Amino acid sequence: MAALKFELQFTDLNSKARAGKVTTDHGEILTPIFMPVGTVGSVKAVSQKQLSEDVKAQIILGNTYHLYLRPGIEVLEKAGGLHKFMSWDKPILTDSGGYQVFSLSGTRKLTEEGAVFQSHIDGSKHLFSPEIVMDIQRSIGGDIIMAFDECPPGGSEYDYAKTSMELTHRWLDRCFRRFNETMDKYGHSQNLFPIVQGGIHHDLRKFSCDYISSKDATGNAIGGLSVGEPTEKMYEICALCCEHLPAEKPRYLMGVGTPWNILECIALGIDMFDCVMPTRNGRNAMLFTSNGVINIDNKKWEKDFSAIDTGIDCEVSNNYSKAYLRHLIKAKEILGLQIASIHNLAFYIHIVTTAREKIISGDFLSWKNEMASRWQQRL
RNA sequence: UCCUCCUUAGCUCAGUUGGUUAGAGCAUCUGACUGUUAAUCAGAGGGUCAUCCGUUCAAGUCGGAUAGGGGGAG
Repeated sequence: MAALKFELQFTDLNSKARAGKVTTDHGEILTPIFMPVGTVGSVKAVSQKQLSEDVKAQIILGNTYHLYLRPGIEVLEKAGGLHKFMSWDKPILTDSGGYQVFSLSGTRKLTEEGAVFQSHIDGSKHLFSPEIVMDIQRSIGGDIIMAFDECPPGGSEYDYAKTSMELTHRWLDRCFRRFNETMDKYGHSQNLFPIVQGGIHHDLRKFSCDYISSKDATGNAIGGLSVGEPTEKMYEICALCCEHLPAEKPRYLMGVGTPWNILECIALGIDMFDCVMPTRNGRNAMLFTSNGVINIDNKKWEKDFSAIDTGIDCEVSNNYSKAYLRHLIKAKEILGLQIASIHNLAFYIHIVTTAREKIISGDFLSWKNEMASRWQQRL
């Protein structure tokens, strides 16, 4: 049982991109990495076996808010933690529910103590405080757990972003205190990642980076991006954060993004990503492929019996045809959602693993530029 | 051969006692989706109301003929 370790293996000479290795008690993660989102203990439409064998996922996410409401902490503890509950023996990262407090803002009430919100399932009222969220994440048992933060909307004014950031910092202190007072529950080490906030304001972000860094956590996250601000702003803030966060710790950019967002942010020094886009958009008939974005719903694929994507190493993408997948999606067959989700996730993983190879071989930037021209429209 | 019913968007159908620019679902196409309350949501295009002739200020709605189709009787 050992705390998470990060080994910085290669640094690109022409950009800030890095290749590294994260070691957890559930195995290694080679970075840069994309982490499929499995909110309620399930990457929607994709089985654990498919995640391992087809998608080649190295780590997945769970969500504190959702798992706390259902199935509930009692079940998860009795199961021996989320890994055992869902039969996934690779690393898991749990998000704290901070984002849900933001996105479900219709029914929340923020105080110094925490956030009172209503369950979207039965309307019941609950309090999330930093201490409660740490306790819940201890019970879920993720290898990496996230601080409880407030995620303000993208265009937030300076004053609101500042107030919100300061609250997040005070909550962070409480998160670490509780985290350090409590023990791992299932025989493997858990690691608390703090989250940088500060909106799109440079001085706030810099301040937040310094504050977060002072916690000397095993890894650091950047939150509050891709929440409505212009994409160029996101890159700008991401670059600034990368400069001010320690180089010897993994950097996790939360919730980002499109394949192109990911390549750009890898170039800025990000190591870890998660996003709902490959699975959600896949279920909505949007496929990310080596040749660009396609809407598999379109009639033009009706008789296209070529493979979904031969440009990536995924049996599902290589074997099933566009015409077949279109048919399944049109017919609302569950298998269609599975294939689309698996393909999109495999594509995302392909992007980050290829990025890693190119960083190591020294042609990351030229490969990235080639991708840009290949995709034409930047995905 | 006769009787009867039907014909409105690509498909299946609504269209009040004749009265503004004839609607819906599906299909087609487009857009959205970034730490999942989303197999979701938003929008667009598409009709000589089978054809022709009448009645009427006004016809998808009423009358007649023709064509195609369903059912029945011989």
